[in-house]
Amino acid sequence: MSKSELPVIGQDDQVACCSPMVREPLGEEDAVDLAKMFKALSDPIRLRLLSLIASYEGGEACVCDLTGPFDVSQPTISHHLKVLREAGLVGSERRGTWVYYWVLPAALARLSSLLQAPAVAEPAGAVR
Amino acid sequence: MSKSELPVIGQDDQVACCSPMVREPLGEEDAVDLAKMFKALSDPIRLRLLSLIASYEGGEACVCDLTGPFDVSQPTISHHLKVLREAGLVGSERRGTWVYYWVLPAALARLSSLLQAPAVAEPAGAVR
DNA sequence: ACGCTGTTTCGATGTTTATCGATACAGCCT
DNA sequence: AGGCTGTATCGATAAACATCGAAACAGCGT
Repeated sequence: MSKSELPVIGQDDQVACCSPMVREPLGEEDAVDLAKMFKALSDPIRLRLLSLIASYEGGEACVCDLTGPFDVSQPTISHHLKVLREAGLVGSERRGTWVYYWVLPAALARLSSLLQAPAVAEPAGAVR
Repeated sequence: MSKSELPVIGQDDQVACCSPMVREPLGEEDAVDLAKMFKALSDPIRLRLLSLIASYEGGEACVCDLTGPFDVSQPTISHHLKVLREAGLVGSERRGTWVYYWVLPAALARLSSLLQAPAVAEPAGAVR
């Protein structure tokens, strides 16, 4: 199956695209788009998967590394990885026998900046 | 006695409590806890509610301000506000006839710092 | 006390989600 | 080719969720 045909949202690489949502009301479409990403993060297993992938050496992990730490079946892990991928939070690629996943930092950065609270002071030197 | 001044902690980078999840694997309980907050953010209406509340003058809004902009019934808005409150993302207080809601910045800051990605695009020769 | 307005709770309903076992697909061996 | 391992999809099921109208609750007027 071709992995390139999957609907992927939030791929834009404009990291600093989103000012904090606390500054001005979120548009309706933006909200729908962002909610999909947060929904992908709304499961403990998916959160741990994401964290585990990012923490792996090289920033990527194969599925075989990811099924062990959890008490759910392999199809369930595969399902969660698919959710993360379709939300645009991770990328994946088959390399021979194994399929590797890695985190897409721009997506995380987008959400992170969106959630930045009304600041006491200007965060000087936001990571770019 | 009014809680008009909210405690604002560690807005800019590196909040003491949570290092980015991409650094080290998330613990199981942390993941469960965080997933609840992200689940509260996983609905477009709740995202817009949160943004709307924070954007209001004084950083708070009464329910009567929040029902208009949406196409759902008032009980539904009330339900969503309850979800946000139980997730620890907003606070609320009845003042006479009206009930006011405000954002809890520390909660947003926690999520924001958690999602902070490592350097987005690595400069040439970065460790990889 | 009474009615009026703002807000929450309750019950019901249709949809989405997490999970599993079984099965299909993909690439490596011998 | 045939068998083996790793990964994804399928079909089913139970739990969780969003939404509504109706009803209950809370203050404020008169």
